[in-house]
Amino acid sequence: MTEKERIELAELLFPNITKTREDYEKMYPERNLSDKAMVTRFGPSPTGFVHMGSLFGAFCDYIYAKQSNGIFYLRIEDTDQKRSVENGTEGIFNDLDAFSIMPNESSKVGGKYGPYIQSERTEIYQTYVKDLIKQGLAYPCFMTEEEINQIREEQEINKTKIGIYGMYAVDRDLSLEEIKEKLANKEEYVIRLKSPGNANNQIEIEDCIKGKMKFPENDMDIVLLKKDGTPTYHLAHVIDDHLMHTTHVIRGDEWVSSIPLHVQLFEILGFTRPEYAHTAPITKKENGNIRKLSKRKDPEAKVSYYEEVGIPIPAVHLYLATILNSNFEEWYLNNQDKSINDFEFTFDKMAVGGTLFDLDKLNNISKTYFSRKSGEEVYSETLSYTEKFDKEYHQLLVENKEDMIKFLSIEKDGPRPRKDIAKYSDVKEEFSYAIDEMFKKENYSKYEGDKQYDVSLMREYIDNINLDVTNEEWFNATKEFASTHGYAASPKDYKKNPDDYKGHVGDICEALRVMITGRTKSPDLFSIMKILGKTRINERISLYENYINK
RNA sequence: GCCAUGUUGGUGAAGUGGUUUAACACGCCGCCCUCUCAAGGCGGUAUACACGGGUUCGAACCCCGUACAUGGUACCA
Repeated sequence: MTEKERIELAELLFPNITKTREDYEKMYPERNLSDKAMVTRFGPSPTGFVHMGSLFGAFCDYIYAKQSNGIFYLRIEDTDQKRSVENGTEGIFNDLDAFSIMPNESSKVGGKYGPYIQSERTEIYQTYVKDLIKQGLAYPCFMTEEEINQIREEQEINKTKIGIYGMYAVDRDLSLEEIKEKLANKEEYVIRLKSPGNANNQIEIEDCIKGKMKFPENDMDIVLLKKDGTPTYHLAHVIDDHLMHTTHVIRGDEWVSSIPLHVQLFEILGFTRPEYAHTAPITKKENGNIRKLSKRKDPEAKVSYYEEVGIPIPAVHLYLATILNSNFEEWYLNNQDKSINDFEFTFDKMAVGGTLFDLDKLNNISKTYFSRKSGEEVYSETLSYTEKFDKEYHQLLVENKEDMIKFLSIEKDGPRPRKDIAKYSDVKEEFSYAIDEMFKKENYSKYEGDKQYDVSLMREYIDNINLDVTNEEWFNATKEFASTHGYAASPKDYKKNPDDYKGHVGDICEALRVMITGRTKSPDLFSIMKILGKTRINERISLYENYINK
């Protein structure tokens, strides 16, 4: 085709496109940022919520832009209407909000490089494609699905690469007349790239995370514009990231095989290419097989899962940071007073291979998170959890605020705070003895031992013990009580001569613990006793008496 | 099939040619710590660098093959 014919074809195909590339280049000038500032973007499809893996990517985008005083923007990639879900973007904003991942620019907060929704940018894509047609770098392709399938079968038999390229790209060299005829027949078409590449040539690119990678040059005539005039991801990526001046494209690993194509598109469009950073997938092991964490199969892929189960979002955030940079975890352990934002993340500390999603580790991180919170904080956070997910318990928490905070504050001060809560929902279970109303109902149902404790001995003990003393004084008094009643003052003495004693001081404590908490394990016993006071302790001893006499 | 990337103990990982008899964290087990747990301390988790060649005085680290895994091979992103 001559240049004149190509221009004619371009006008024929896109009569409504009147702007030129130059117009758009002017509309989206360079960003005025410092040299090292990174411009990153998160491009989710509006499918309702953000998958953990995508969230991980968004977190990356956000953190690197923030660290370099750059820009992080959100672009809704809704070029495939079939995938879109009604109100799908709302879910994305919500999930991002929960993790305090705030875009500097988006369809919500605006920005100079919009629209930030791809379906509103169709004209832009078509303008560039029109230009490509004029240059002979793109062409309409009228192949039907059946024809393409046939080619694939042939390629499978011949064990060659599958796709539309070289000799298989039959519509590549259609004459203007032929095209006009097909258009007149109302044949449907897509616009394909007329790839100038040769698969025998190698290209080498440097990925920020994966390092040097080698590929054969792209020679596929991939689809640029679909039948409905909408762009494919490839085209949209190249044009948007150019116009919006993205400096670092951080995206999932599933895109690495498209690198040669993208590199080629940047080249033929005359754009400078952003840096690429391909993140390793978050995976899950199932029946011995490793696969990507799946939206459909794995509940833990959804942000809402953590909210429902009661794992604090900041703990999940911390977990994401530990898989983001391998040295974050150690740093955080040694800098307890710092937050994620104080850590300098780098690409070279990012995993190259897949990362198995480890709920055990998340649990541990969550425990650490709770241990660093004060009783008041744990109380109020738990309150907002129960408000949504456990109304009944919520009411009890509200009514017993003062006590609850006291119980939640036990063994919180000092260098080694308790780590017994991993989820908000654990509070109900772990502190079942904290609220009288609950204790009366449940009381000893959870106690599984078959021992019966001496009620009158405990009554005598409570009568004689002073709760208004220090922990040490209390324990000394308890030891004294033990020895005057035939119990060893220390477990060691008892172990030496077990026949001389009825038991040891630990047995006294155990009896008391079971009677007042309904369990054999609890935080510091004396602290609990102090909060309850003698009256309530005696009530519970009576409760226990009734229980064993039943 | 083709293309690409990856493979360090139960798990996540450090490590980019000699200081590695391979860090650290999680899990599990044991011991210790003035009452139980949790936490903490100490120790353990028998042969952890996929396999086979090569380069080198020397390789987990470089090269080549094999196996396995993952991703792509769509008018999905």
